[in-house]
Amino acid sequence: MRWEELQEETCSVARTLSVIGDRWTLLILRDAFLRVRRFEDFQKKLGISRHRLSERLKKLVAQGVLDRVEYQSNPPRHEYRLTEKGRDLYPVIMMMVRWGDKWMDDGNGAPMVYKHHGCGEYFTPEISCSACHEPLNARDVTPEFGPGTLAAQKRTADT
Amino acid sequence: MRWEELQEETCSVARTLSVIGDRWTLLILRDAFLRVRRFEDFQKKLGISRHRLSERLKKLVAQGVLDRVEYQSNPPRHEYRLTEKGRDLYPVIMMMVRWGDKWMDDGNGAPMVYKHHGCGEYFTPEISCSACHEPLNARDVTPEFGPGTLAAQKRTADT
DNA sequence: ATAGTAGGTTCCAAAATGGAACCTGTAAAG
DNA sequence: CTTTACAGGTTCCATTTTGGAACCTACTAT
Repeated sequence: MRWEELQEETCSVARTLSVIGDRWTLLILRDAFLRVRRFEDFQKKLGISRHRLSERLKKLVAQGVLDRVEYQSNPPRHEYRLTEKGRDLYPVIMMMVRWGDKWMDDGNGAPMVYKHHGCGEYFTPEISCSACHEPLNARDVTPEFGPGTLAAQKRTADT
Repeated sequence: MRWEELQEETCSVARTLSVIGDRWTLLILRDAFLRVRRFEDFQKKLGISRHRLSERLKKLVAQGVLDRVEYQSNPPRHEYRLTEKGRDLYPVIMMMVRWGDKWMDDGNGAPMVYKHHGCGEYFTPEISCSACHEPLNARDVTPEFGPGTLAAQKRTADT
C-alpha cells in the first residue's frame, strides 16, 4: 500500500494517517501549536531538511491543515497558520504527549507541562464518552461497522 | 534527524513518534485493538510486506507495546497481544478516528461506530482537563517548560 | 558593491520500503 | 512415504523516500 492509497481506505485511522502519518508532519504541527509559523523557524527548530519541510508544508496547505498567509508584501513573505481543521488535531497531539509523558519518561519528568486557563491547574488530558462523560478505555467499547463501511461494501457488490 | 535520534529529544511527541511514528505501526495497532493477533492475519488485513511486518512487530515487542505469546507448542506458534503500555495508546488512536470521521469523511459517514458499554450509547471521544473535567482546546492551554526540559538544560550547561 | 534575510529549488548519495521467492517444522491427505 | 498445506518467518533486489549541501531569487541595509 502506497501513501496515496491510504486515503482511500474505509478507515478513519488510515485516512488520518494519510495526512499526519509520517515522521515530520506531527513535529511540524507540534511546533505550529507552539506558535511557530515561519519556514526558517520550523527548519531551525526541527533540523528537517529544507527540501522536506517545503514539501510537507505544501502538502499540509493542500490538505487544509495549514493556511499560507502573506505577512509582508515587499518582498512577499508568507507564514503558515493552523486552520480550524489543523487546530482540531490538538486532541491527537495531546494524547501523544500524555502517552510519552507516561511511558517514555527518561527519569527527569515531563518535558512540558500544561496549564488550563479555565481552572488554573496543571493537567493531564483525559478521554471520555460524549454520551455519559465517563472515562473511556478500549475494553468498555464495542466497535461496529458504520455507514461508511456499509456504503463501501455496497459499491463493491455493485461492480 | 534519524529515527533513533527522535527518542532522545526532550519532547513527548517526538518520543511517542519514535515508537508509533511510521505509516504501518499505527495500522498494526489499530488491528490489534480489533483483536487481530497473528502474523498471517495482520499481513492479509493490512497488505503490508511480510518483511516490514516482521520488523515492525519485533520493534513493538522490543518496546513493550506488544507481547509475543506462545499459543501452541507443536510446532511453536506465537501471537502478538497488546501490553498495558500498548492498550494505553487507545486514546491516541481514538482521537485519530475522531479527526478522520470529522474531516476525512468521503460523504458516506463513519467507517466504524463505537458503543460504550457503560451507558449503551454510540459516542464520539472527547478530551477533557483532568483537574476540572471541562472540554479542552488549544486556546485554553498554556504550555510551560517542565522538569524534563529543565534537567536537560542543566545537563547541557554542565558539559 | 557587498552582505544579509526569508523562502525556497536542484541534485545526488544514503536509507527505507515493497514484493516476490525461499526456508523451517509440523500435521494431514493420498 | 511422498506431497500438500499452514504458520511464521528470512533473503534479495529494484523502487521510493529521505537527508543534506549547494544554489537561486528578490528585496533591504551597510
